[in-house]
Amino acid sequence: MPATKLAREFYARATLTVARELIGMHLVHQNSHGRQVGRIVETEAYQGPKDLAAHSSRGRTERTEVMFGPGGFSYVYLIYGMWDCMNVVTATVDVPQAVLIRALEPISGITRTTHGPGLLCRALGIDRRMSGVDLTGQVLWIERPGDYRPPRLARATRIGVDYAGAWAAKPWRFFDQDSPYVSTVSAARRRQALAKALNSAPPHSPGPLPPAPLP
DNA sequence: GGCACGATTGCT
DNA sequence: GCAATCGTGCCT
Repeated sequence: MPATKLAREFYARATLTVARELIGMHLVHQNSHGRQVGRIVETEAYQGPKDLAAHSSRGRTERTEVMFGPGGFSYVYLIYGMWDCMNVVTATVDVPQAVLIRALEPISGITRTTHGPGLLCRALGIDRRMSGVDLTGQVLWIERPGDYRPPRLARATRIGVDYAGAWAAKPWRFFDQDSPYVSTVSAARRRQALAKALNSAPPHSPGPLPPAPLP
């Protein structure tokens, strides 16, 4: 079964549904350097404007404008002056909601770590110049892989939103509970899981290098 | 024009 | 535990 690029209709739905169903899909960046592909293993839903953790809760600005448009576009912003983070806009016009892509499992063309929202953007060369890109186009998109299997899902509270009062308690983070690439998994556990996945030697002897070297 | 702060990461 | 580092939003 061939991979299928997700269409506008996929994104134009309830944000929690999109956040959940994105787990296991492949994020693809196509440019002059070739094609980079990662499997989405962790997401967070941001349900503005009521959700005080969502950027769109503080009104419509030049930066957040794309979230007020139709679903299926990218929203990329800079955090802490250093890191770009990529979201997919969900729902419909005037419903400013989005899903943050928090972690990827490297599939192909990826040479840096992807177990965090800033890291995955660095690894795939995504920055805020790519905010507003149509995800049904030819540069940046998400597809259902030919070998897609529904992952075992877990959910938890979102990371880094303690300031958002009651909204911080919402279990709006979704992740593949079997993936060692989820952002909150420790580096040690990630290495351990990788070694096991690669069917390699016991913990204290050197095994083959993982596809994406870890720090 | 100034200023406080953050949907993070990496090193101690 | 905490520094790095700067755009954004909001104030004057």
